Amino acid sequence: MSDTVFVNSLRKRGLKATPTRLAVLEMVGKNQNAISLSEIQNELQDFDRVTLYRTLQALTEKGIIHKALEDQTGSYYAMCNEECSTHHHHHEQHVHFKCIKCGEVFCLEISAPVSLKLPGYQVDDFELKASGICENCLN
Amino acid sequence: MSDTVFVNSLRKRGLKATPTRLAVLEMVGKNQNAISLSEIQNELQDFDRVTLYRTLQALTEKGIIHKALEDQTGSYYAMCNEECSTHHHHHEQHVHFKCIKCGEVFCLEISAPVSLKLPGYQVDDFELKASGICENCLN
DNA sequence: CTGTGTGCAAAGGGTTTGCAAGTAC
DNA sequence: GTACTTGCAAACCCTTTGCACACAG
Repeated sequence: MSDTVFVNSLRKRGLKATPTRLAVLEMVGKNQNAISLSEIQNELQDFDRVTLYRTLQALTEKGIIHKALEDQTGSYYAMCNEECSTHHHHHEQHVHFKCIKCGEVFCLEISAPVSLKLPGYQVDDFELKASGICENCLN
Repeated sequence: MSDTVFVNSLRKRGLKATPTRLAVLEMVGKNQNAISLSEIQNELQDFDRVTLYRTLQALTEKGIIHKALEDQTGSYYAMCNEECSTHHHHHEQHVHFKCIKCGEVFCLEISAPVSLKLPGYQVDDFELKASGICENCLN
C-alpha cells in the first residue's frame, strides 16, 4: 500500500496527513496480523508517546483502524476493512486469535458464520476470542 | 451457600479461611451474575484495597473464582464451577454476556455448544463475549 | 494564514511491591 | 509457634490533560 492511499483515507475523514499518522498506518497496514500498542511504541520511538496515543485514538474514532483485542498484555490494533466504517464494527464472521507460542494476534474470517442464540436474551453483538497455535508455529 | 462450604473450598486448596476471602466469596457466590471489581471494592471498603487485589488474585489462581470478562469499564469475576478447577477453564459452552442497559455481566451456558474450526490453526480455547439486552431489561 | 497536530511536563488512576504487625491453624 | 495474610505507604506504569509551539492545507 502506498502512502497516497493512506493520505486519501485520512483526508476523506477530515484528518490531516501527518508523519505520525502515516507511520502508524504503515505499521498497522503492513501486517495481516493485529499489532500491539507496545510494538507500535517500540518501533516509533521518535514520536512522542502522547502523540501515538492521540493518533491511535483519532484513527480509531474515524474508523480507519480498530482495536482488535485487549488483554492483560495490552491492546492490539488492525486495519478496518470497508465494512468497519459503514457497518459499525460487526465481528460476527471474525475471530481474534492469539497464538500462545509466538504471541501474534490474527483477525481471522470464519468460513461458517457463528450464530449465537441465547433464549431470553437479545444478542446485539458478539466477539470471538480464541487462543491456540497459529499456522506459522504449527510447522 | 454457607460459610463452611467456602472454608472447605479454601482449605482444600491450601488457602487460609480469612475474613477477607470469605467476604469476597460470599459476594461473588451470592449472585448468578459476574460481579465487577468496583462493586467488590465498593461493598468491602473495610478491607484494604491491596488486600482485595491479592485476595482476588489468590482465589483466581486456585481456581475458586475466575475473571469472567475484562473491558474498558473494569474486570468482572464469577464463581468457578467444578470444571473450572479440573479442566483448566474451558469456556466452550460458556458466554460472557454484558447487558448494555443495566451493565450486568452474566455467565451463560449455551445449549448448543459452539465449535470453532479455523483451517490451519489449532484452537485450544476460546471465549465468547456478547453484548445486548438481558432477560430482565427486555421486559 | 488558520486551525489542527505535536511535544513536553505534569497530573491522574489503577495496580503492584516492600515490609512490619497480625492472625489462622 | 510459624507461615501465611493483612494493612499501610510508597512506588510504578500506563494513559490523559494542559499548554505553547509547529506544521498541513
